[in-house]
Amino acid sequence: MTMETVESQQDRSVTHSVAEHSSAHMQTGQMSVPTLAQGFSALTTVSVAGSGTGRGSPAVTLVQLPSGQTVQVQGVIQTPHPSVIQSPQIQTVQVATIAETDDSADSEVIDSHKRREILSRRPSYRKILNELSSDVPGIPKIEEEKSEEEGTPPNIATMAVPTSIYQTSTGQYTHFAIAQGGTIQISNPGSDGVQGLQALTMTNSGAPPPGATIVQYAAQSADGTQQFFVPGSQVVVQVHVSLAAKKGAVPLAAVHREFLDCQHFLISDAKRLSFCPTGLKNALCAATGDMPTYQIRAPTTALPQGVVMAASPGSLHSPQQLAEEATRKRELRLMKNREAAKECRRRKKEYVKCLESRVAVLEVQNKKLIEELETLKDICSPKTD
DNA sequence: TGGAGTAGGCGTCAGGAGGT
DNA sequence: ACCTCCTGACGCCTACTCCA
Repeated sequence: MTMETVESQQDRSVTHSVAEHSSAHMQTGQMSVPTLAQGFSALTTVSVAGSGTGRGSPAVTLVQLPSGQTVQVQGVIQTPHPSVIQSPQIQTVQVATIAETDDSADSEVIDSHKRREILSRRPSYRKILNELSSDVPGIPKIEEEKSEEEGTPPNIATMAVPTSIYQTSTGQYTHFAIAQGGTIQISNPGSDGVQGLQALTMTNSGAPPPGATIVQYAAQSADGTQQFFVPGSQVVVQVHVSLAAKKGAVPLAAVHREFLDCQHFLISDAKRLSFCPTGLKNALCAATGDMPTYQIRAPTTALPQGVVMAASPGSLHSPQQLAEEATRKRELRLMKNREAAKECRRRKKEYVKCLESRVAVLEVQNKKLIEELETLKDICSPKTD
């Protein structure tokens, strides 16, 4: 018995779609995604008319055989499986990819800029995958970012871990953890974990005056209380520092500088951290819980203990201050973008994995359908012996 | 063993999408 | 209009493999 090709609108669309989608992600030349095209390559013509309209068509399909007979086919797939490519946004990409993968001269015409424009309109991987997930129960959703409110425990006692790692201006990495009772532990992991450990006991100073920008440190092992004014802050923070002065410990002044810088970061990124006016603890908890790695830079100007930084964004006058603020903003943006890029790559990998598993499933279904068709043809074709 | 090729990850930039 | 997020593109780096 000779093999015949099935030309099904549905199947062809699936075949193309998967292939195109694969090629769309093959642009980096790193992924090898099999296509369904292979599954149909050895077949010839049988008209198949879905009794529905393609998408969401019923499982029963009318198959017209070359002999003119029409048979009803009960598909193996009982429920319509949405293709990964059904999203209209993705189809936009597919069109572009068709032109790109075709050998026609048109593919040469599409310049990189245009292609980039088209590709850049793709929705986020999270969106695509979540659309998939809502249709196909087997596909796990990419977790949405926790809302800051959710991720912020109301009580400091619950936020002993995890530890955040900050990079100091000298390249050292510093663990920054909030322990029970509001103790902030700063330690240098480069050492044995004991050296350099410092504890900062933080207390909430209550309702701050509107627009207040005071960060106060009380160093138990140092003389007196230090006050720092942090630009843009909306909270008043009192931090009591009990320095576990051990060999190799970070100098207290350095801790102050870095911690102050951390505060500034938290404050300047208030939206992400949901920095609440009276809840620095919560904000810090959000920071230590959500944010993996951040770079802390020592202030460009020396910050002697006890000095008062009375600066706010609105009162930056000197070009140097403006430049520093611009530099700080830029570094913050780069830092965020760095994290975003990491996250994006992670999602992309997850998305590609999802596509690959989808292809595997579709290949199995394709195989079953072909077998089913063969069986039906055997049944319908007149016996020649 | 050293150079070439390849794969994968990272940081950055640019620009679109979407929210305010 | 402005801001933030997301992601493609690009360049760079590192690890690994292959081959002369």
